[in-house]
Parts: sequence; structure tokens; C-alpha cells
Amino acid sequence: MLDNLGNLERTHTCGELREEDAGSEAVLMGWVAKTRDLGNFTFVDLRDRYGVTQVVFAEAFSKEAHEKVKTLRGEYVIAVRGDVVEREGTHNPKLATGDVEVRAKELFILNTAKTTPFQLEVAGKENVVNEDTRLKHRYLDLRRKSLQDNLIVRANVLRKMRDYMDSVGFLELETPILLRSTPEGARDFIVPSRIQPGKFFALPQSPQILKQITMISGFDKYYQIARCFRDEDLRADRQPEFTQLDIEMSFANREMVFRVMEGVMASVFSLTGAEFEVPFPRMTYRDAMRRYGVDKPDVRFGMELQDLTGEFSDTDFAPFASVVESDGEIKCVVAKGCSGYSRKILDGLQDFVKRYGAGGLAWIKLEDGGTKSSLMKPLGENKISSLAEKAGAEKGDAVFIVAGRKSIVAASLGALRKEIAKNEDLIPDGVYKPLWVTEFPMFEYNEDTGNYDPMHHPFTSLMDEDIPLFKRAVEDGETDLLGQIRARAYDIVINGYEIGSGSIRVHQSAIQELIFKAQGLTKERAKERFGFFLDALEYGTPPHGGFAAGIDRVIMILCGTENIRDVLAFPKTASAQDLMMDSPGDVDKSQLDELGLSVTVDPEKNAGD
RNA sequence: GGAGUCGUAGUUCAGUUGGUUAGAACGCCAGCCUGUCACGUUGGAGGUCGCGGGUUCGAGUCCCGUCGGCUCCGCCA
Repeated sequence: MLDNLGNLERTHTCGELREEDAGSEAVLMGWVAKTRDLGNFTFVDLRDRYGVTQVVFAEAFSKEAHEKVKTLRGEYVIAVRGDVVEREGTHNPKLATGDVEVRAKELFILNTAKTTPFQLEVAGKENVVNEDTRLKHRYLDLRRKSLQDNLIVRANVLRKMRDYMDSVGFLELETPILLRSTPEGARDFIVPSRIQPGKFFALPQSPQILKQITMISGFDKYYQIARCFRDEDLRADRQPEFTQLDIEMSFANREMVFRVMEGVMASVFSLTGAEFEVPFPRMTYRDAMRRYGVDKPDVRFGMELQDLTGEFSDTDFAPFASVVESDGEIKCVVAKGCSGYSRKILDGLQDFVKRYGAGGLAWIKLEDGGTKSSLMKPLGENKISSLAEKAGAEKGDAVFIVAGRKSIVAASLGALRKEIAKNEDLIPDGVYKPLWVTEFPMFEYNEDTGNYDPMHHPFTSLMDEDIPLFKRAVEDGETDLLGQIRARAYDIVINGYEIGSGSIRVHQSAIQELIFKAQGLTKERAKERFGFFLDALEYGTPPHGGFAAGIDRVIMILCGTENIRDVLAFPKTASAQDLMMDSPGDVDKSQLDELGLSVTVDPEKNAGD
């Protein structure tokens, strides 16, 4: 038989009572986390989102309550009225409320609960339950302290961002969720229109064009905490819908955008109390690729890539000679103290770099007993020693070498660097290393097609000093020059995560037309896709620029998790499903009819089990 | 689209070379217990070995397919 809440009000949360509250009466409400029945004494750990308080039941305090407590089970929702007393026996230092307990005079059972499909807390262990089970019962998973803490961090981050943006004069403007596709390269989620049958909205990949239009409208400083949607495959740090801190400002140069972003990030990271360097160090894209092999370097540790290509300019060793001839690279990383790596580990690392397209992984081990290398036979002891020396390796170290196309060498060694650092525990905890990556290329060489593809949306402006080169490339048809053109685009990278990116936008029609041309967009096609925006540009567009920061990733870093699902209340699985709601789901035929749609795929084909 | 890996009790896992009735811990249920906080203790219930097919006298174990979780490549700022 359940009790009614009636007029009962709680006086304290379950995380609140302290020694100085002893002597008062308290009414607590929450979930039964644990009962310990000792016969004449029964202890109940009562939990809410603020903490856990121990409630004691005994005949001496209330006969009725003591009998009733025997019927409690895990996750029942109860209210307790009782006296707060300092504990007689041992205090519990593990609980914030551990100096006191509540002696129950009255127990109200507000609701029962079925036995949960998994234990919410297993002593001393975190996330031991398979994720599909947890996702299916997300409402229970979210009762766990670690997830509640993460979502509280999330709320704090959002508040910090709003407070800061407001304090520096930015205006929070909302933009529609139902709009037209914006030109950003990812697949759109589309929504059919009932009133315009056969037409579709697209969910925003980002509010890019709309925020630029707010600049044209004169709002001057815009920001929004914007939900963005991209229908692409998921990753540990990527969901189909995610949240950005989106900003845009008029009459702004790069330095002004940098100052705003550094300010808001410093404000957010002040939540940690850890050191957070402002202004951020800067690194050009070119240097990032050269030194770290990636455009989002984790600079919390060293192990930079070393270039050994020059050592092989006149080598007889065919595999390396052909790499040098075809304008490839031979680079390496030095793994400190890893000369003891076994055959098995080396094979594992070889497989690892092959995922990134590397043909193989050569190694040198500077063991105490002598130097060993997979290249000993073809290159000889002298050459191996000089390579190790050139790489800066010392006794006890291992050197890993990849040869091949520049992009493959960078990708594989960049990933290997991080992999070894992880395995060897070289990455310090609780350290936040932000940096700006600047001077991104405007175009990316596409090895399949031989074309230069745009790396950004088409409203990204060029670096002033590259404009003459750009004009030559487009107007005189010297397309090979496109690879050298740099954009006024920049990323924030923290601890190896790309936190966000921004740029100074194009605001002049003449340059804009050249960029369309270079990106292979005809005037007609450009007009068709975003003519409204090109029109707007012609009515007095101020110079402007902005940034978008991925809030989920910021929160991941603050929470110390590598899994974006840990910072979202209701995330989707790697196959983009919600296991709790079982979405995406079917719709009634009548709904389709109303929209003038028919489904041509066999739904059974993709049906579960 | 591709690769790797996992799937056995409610949960986390073990399960030998293919061989009797598939085990453990936690959880759950019932009893005992005056100070527990990973309570203790006695007893009990609980299994479509993800699903489908095949090989075999015999499959949790071997083979093929398939579904699902996770990670990565492609994709995506």
C-alpha cells in the first residue's frame, strides 16, 4: 500500500545534513540505494542527486516504521521524517553526510520499483555494465552519480558560456531548426513538408548562413547555443546531433575573434581550477602537420615526428628510394624507453599503422645488448646507427619509421605517436593544453580525382597575401597553385580534440565569385543553392567573422571521458539508434500518404534480430 | 561501405581437445542477526549459451550467414 505525499515537504536534500544539524528534525525524500537489515536495526542509504544519507530504523525510534522498512526494496521512492543525530558508532568518511544519520520516526513509501536490470552502483567500480543495457534503460543509468555529475558539468558549462558571452556584449539570437540545406558538405537530415508536398526542410548542419545574415542585419555580435545535425557516421566523439557555441561578430579581425574565444574558454575551464593558458599558443597548419602529423595535435606530450627523408636521398634500398623519387616522405617517432618491445607488440603496431594506409612499420631498437632493426639487412649497422642518432634516440629507446606518401606518413605516424603515448601512459591527467591552429589551406588535394576540393564552406576568406596567387590560379588556370592558398580559417584544439573552428568571412562579391569558380560552382548553381544569401551580401555587408565550438567535446574534456555518450542525457548508438525510444521508428501509412511519400526499402531487411 | 572485437543466469564473467546434469561472484527471494555502511550468516530460485543454418553419434565450443554493442578506416569540421 502506497502512501500519499500529501502536504509533506522535504526539509533537506540527501547531500545536505552535517554535524551541526544534529538535534533538528528532517524530512528527506529520495530513492532507496541500499538497505542493510541487521534485525533490530535496519539501515537505509537514501539517495537523491545531491548525495546519500543514512537513515536508521529501529523499534526504539518507531515500531511502525521499523516494521514497514522490511518491505523496502532497491529504488523504492520514500520519504522519511526523523531526528538528525550525530552517529554513535563510526562516522563514514566516504559520505559527505557521514557524520550524521537520521533516526526514522515515520516512513512514507511513495512508490515501488521493479528490480533494476542492472546494479546502478557496484562498489568501487564504474561503468561495468554493457552499454546497450544501460542505453536501453537510460533513465536508470542516469541515476548513477557519474552521469549525473557529467550533466551537472554540462549545465555549468552552458551557464558559463551564456554569462560570458552576455558580459562581452553578445546577443543570443535563435535561428530555425527547419530550414534549407546549407552548403557545408555533410549529409542533411531532411524533413518532409505536409503543406508543400514533395518539398523538404533540412535540419541545420550549423546556423552558418543565418548567423552571417544577422551580421548583415546589423546585430553586430551574435551568439547561440545551437543544436546542429549531420547525417554522417558516428564516432566516440561524434553524434548525429550535437551542440555548438556559435558566434559571429562584425568589424572583427582574427585577433578579436581569438580574444572572445579565449575569454569564453578560460571562463569555462575555470570550472576545473586547473591551469589554462591564455592567450593560446598558435601553430600553423603546416607546422602541425609537419611536427605532429595531424591538424589537431595533442601537445600534452612530446614525441614529435622527425623527418629522415634527407637520409635516403641516394639510398639503394628500393622501397625507400621509390618513396624519395615520388616526392614522398620518410619520417619517424622516437618511443622513449620502448626498446624492450616484443615481436608481438611490434606486429600490433604494424597492423595499427596499416589502418592508415602505411605499407609497413620499420623499427630500430636501441637495446643494452646492441641495436636491432627490421632494416638491419638492407641498410647495415652504420646507417641504422646514424638514423637513430639523427632521430635523437638514446639507449633504451625505439624508433618507428614509416615511408610513403606524405599524407599517409603523417596520418599513420601521427596516430602511432598518440597510440604509444597512451600505451606508455605518457599523457598527463588534469592538464589542459589549448592552441590555435592557423593558416589552414583553402583547398585540399583530392588524390582520387586530382582536383582541389574546398576544405571549408565557400564563405571562408583567403589570407590577404595569397590573393594574388589565388587570382593567378583561377583567372589564368594555374590550378596547381590552389594547394598553396591559405584560408583565414582557424581551429581551437585542446588535448588533441578539435574543439571548434572559425574564419573571417568573405564580404565582397568579387572575391566571392572567384571562390565559387575555384570550387567548381557555376554562378547559376551558386544562385540556386544560396541565392538569397548572395542577394543579402549585396546590401551592405560588414566585414565579419566568427567561430563555432563543439560544446560536447569541451564537456568530455572537462569530465575526463573519451566518450561523447557520457556527456549527453540521451545519446545514440554507433548505428544512430536510440535504444530506449527505439528510434528511428516506423510511421503510419496515413502519415506517409499525407506527405505524398512512399517507402521503397523493405523494412524487414533492416529489422532487429 | 570496410576492418577489428565482443555477445553464456538479472549483471559481470569462467567454461579445457567437441563428450555426463553449463559454473562463480554480485544481484534477486526466504530465514536468522543490536551499529552496519562492499554488513554478516543459512537456504533457495534463476539459462532459447544473441538468432538462423550446417558439420558431427554428440556443438556454448568447429564452419557459414545474420542481428546487436563498442572501436577504428572511409565519411564528417
